[in-house]
Amino acid sequence: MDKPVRSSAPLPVEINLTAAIVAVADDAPMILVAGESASGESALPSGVFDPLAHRTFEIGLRSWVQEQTGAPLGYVEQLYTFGDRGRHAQAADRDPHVVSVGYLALTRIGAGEAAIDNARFRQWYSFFPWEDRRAGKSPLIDAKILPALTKWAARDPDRLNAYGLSRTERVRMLFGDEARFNDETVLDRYQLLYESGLVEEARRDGRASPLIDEAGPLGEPMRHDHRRILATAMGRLRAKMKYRPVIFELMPPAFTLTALQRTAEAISGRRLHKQNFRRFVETSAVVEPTGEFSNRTGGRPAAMFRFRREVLQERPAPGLRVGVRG
Amino acid sequence: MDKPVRSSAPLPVEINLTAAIVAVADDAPMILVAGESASGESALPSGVFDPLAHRTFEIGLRSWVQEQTGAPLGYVEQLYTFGDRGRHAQAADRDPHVVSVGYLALTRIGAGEAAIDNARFRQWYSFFPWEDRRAGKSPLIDAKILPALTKWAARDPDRLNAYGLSRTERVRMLFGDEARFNDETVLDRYQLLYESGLVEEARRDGRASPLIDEAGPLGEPMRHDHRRILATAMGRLRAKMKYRPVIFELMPPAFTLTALQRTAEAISGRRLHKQNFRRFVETSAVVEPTGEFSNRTGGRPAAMFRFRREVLQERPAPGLRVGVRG
DNA sequence: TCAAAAGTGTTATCCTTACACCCATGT
DNA sequence: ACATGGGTGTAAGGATAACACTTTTGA
Repeated sequence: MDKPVRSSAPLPVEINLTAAIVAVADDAPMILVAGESASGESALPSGVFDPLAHRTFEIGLRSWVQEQTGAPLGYVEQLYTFGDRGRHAQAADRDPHVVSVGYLALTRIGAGEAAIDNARFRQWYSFFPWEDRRAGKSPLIDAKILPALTKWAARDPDRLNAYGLSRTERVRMLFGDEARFNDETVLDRYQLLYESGLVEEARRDGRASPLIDEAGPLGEPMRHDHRRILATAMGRLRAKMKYRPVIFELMPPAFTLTALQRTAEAISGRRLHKQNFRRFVETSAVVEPTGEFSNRTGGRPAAMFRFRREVLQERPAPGLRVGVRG
Repeated sequence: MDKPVRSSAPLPVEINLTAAIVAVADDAPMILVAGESASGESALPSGVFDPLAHRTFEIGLRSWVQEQTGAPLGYVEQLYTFGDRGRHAQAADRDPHVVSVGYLALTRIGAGEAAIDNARFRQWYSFFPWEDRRAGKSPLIDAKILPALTKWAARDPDRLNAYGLSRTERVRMLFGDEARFNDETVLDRYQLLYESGLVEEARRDGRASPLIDEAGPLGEPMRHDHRRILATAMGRLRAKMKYRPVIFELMPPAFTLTALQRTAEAISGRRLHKQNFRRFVETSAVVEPTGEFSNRTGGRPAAMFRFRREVLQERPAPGLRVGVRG
């Protein structure tokens, strides 16, 4: 059984590495996008993996990202491998099959570095406006998304998905009331909008709903399935942040606690409770004071902190529990 | 940047799907292994992905697993894609590059079905004896693993890994005291043993340590990097079980609470606290009584329960919190 | 009647959440 | 002096962990 099922010559398969490269600037999570294409759509940086040149995916990824965009990658994590036929719909039949390995990478933007070489950083909420709930539920949800999804659900109320959930239930779980909003299910929300034909990408794949014209565009589309990869990256980062200290890959070496909180809020898309956030940070000992103070914050000078690397060996899951509303 | 970096013809890359197919029988987690090879090593079922025949990886996987082993797959989840050169070390240079997509799949074993067609189920702790702490810390750890790892750490005590941890710290975190044992870091423990040259697979790759002969074999080796894939699967399942009701994919339609607890213990490798387990199951409403009773348990007849699918739409993270020691 | 496993009641402790107030600086 | 953001103390409530005991069957 370890023998290949087909014993013929190697199939014409091409491995494509696609990276969601995230940074945070001015309380906004940013994503590196390649220069816009002729169609006007943004794309994530991506390149073909050459096994002759690079020993592993990660080495290959770091190498061409560095080469092409000049962005120095810190933390890198594999997300998911997409192998659907028709991923590059227009070329599905005559061209080699493309398999895409998605990666999440974290980096820091220095001052004024928003554009580097062929790529530039864009706010990720441009592509997912409904994911930003820092100022409460996005008006887009009540004005456009819920009416359209409600109609869509009503068209086939008894159909169940693989988990036995009806359309109505899924809509309520994913876009319903504010209290039980789960910041990690970014991909599920995007998939629901795709399945119901409400995002541009669905139109391209011949799945558009008449509702898409009523509702108007929901976030900026991206080329190929890059918005799906970005959704995966957002969800993974939101989840990971809670049990691993990855957020410090996005912070400068020294920072104020408020800056740390704003970054956590930017990523999770929710407001956090100041005192509880501070208490958590303090008791979990993930940071330590540098002894310096910043007086560029507008009010009382804020103490500067740095990440305590020692927590890695002390605590099993040193993350920022982001469970407390502001 | 969305253009391929190399514009040449498709590279000779082959996509291999490898599945860790898990079931539970008699309180033992089982893994489906393909018939042993000439070398005597077990292997996970694996096959080449044919994009012409199957639209997605998952469809391809389900199809050939069903065809070759007859095992009906329930839950299926992608784990990780391995692209290291030298994965199939003996063939690295002349043969096509192989990229392996690992999958976790859950299934049920009926009575007496331990062997099906070309494959049979083996206890996963045969390959990872140190992961079974249901009867306390495995004696293997104190007798063999810790002495060998301590020597290994002493050889280069100042070397830090990518997270800034020293060898000594990693040994203590991963194999140290019982209290802070983290059941999810199966892969980290395996990688540490691999890196220190204490598992057979390292010898194959030319990384064996002289210590491997002192310590003797640590768990059964597997072909290629299949033990790494199995370690990934075990860790993922142990983690997932806590926030998604995947365990019911391994249970018969009706079961006693003790059987459920034994299954959770088998997977997590730890003993759980009876009353708290029951209270949690009860308050979380993941199960409901069928009204039947089993009197084949040896003592007082036990009430039978079934999974309540409704929790999927009620609770955001309906899993079995497995945090309570017995 | 005894072994074996099912099943329940109660309490101490810690963590989470929420409240409101004081402090130090620049303008 | 006042606006602005930094920084803290304390109490209520709920979840968690730990305790030991009763119940019902088969042998």
